[in-house]
Amino acid sequence: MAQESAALEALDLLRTSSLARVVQGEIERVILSGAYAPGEKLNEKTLADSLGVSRGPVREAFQALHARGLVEMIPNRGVFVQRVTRHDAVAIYDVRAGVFGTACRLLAERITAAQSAELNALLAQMDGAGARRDLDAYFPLNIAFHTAIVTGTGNAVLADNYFGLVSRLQLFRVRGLVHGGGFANSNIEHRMIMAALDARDPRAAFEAGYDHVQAGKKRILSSDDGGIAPL
Amino acid sequence: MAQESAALEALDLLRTSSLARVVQGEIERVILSGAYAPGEKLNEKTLADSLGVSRGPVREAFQALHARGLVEMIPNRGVFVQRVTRHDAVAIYDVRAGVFGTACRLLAERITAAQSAELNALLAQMDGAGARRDLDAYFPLNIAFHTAIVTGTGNAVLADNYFGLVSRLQLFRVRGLVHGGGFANSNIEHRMIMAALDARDPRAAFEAGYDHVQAGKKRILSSDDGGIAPL
DNA sequence: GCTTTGCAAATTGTAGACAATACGGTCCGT
DNA sequence: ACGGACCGTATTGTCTACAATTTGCAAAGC
Repeated sequence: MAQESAALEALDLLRTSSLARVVQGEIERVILSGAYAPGEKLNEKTLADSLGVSRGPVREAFQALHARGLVEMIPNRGVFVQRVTRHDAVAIYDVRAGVFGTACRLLAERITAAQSAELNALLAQMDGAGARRDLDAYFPLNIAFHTAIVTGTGNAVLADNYFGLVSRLQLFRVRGLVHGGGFANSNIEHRMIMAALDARDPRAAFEAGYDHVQAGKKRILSSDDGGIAPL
Repeated sequence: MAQESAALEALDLLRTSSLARVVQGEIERVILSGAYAPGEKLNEKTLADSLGVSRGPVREAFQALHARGLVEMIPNRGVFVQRVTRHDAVAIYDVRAGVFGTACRLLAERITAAQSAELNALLAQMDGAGARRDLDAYFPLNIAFHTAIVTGTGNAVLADNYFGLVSRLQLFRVRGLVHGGGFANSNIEHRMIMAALDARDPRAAFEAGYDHVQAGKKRILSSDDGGIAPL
């Protein structure tokens, strides 16, 4: 399978190519990188020129980005990076909590030994990073843990849904880092999820996953003007 | 509020106008009406001509529809009405269950007396329609009940998410009607949701909403080759 | 007889041009 | 001096034209 991945990836790249799609990915990347301020206008011609393409593909990309909730479109005015207010962020977090909880629930019903081992390994690494107060190591592990759960369900619809919500939350990026305090609590919650998964207890898994995201929401919102990472 | 609705609607129409948006709505309507077979190809020029516009707006509409999961796009080949297999339908239903359950949970935390009264009125009407075996009366009431719950949360992100999933499920439209048997059970489940909402019990509300959709999934999938309505 | 190869028609992808709308500054009137 | 109308510019919305790719069919080869 690992051998195929390179060829499959190349095939996939060709299969999904078409300038508009590439342009969409690029614009999305730039937006999520935070290069544009929330509410900032995206000029069609400027973007098209900077990407070396014409306005057509850019406009098509805009439509897709709008459907994904990353930009706002106002007729005859243009498109703007979506503003995600505190209120919006709460709404997105609530949905994300439900979707992630559902992922935990579904995974609890079908988790394999290999998946359990993978998740437990991530937990151990996070414990290590947490003990060292190594934020830079913790973040990717945290994301990997969530990703492994969501993709582990084998439900592509759920995964797309979840990642879309996460993307939108990245627009609620604000000055100020998450307080180190959330660290320990976050991993305690991870272990609660893990326990429910290993126990194959769907209801407990949902509750643990739901509560974990809700706790993350509170951690972000409780910091003065929002935080940067959804622990 | 009812007085404003006309004016707001007109404003909204102007605000969201722009040919591409109208075209998108029209194509979406046609697709969901079942005029095209699953997997059928949508020809750009044909559609553009039939709508009296050029290919540009049609292509933009395609991108938006693709992001919503209603069509499949293959580079240099064209766009096709999304095929929703039995397997896909299961995946969508599982996510919908989680989202709807979350809506119930959120609503349980903040339901007002007026909302409760509205939902109870719908339940009573559904009882009546069920007793009369009046499917044509039951369906819209059933949809209204679900819609009232989802929009009642006041969470627009959740509502969009939910309706998007419902739209995609409409592509899993197949020959064969739902057996009348599901009728009574469906409304029993509705009353379980209602009880949890009125009790302001978030966890019970989630379970009731989640189980209701899962039961609907089973009702559809258990019929020979799928059904038509998510009771 | 079946597969394969090459050409022609159709369709998609992209670019460029034109029309319509919105924005910014200036001029005029009060 | 301040507010409002007018006009030039910039930007968006749409259409048309051209290039690239695919598809269907026919003819040649095995």
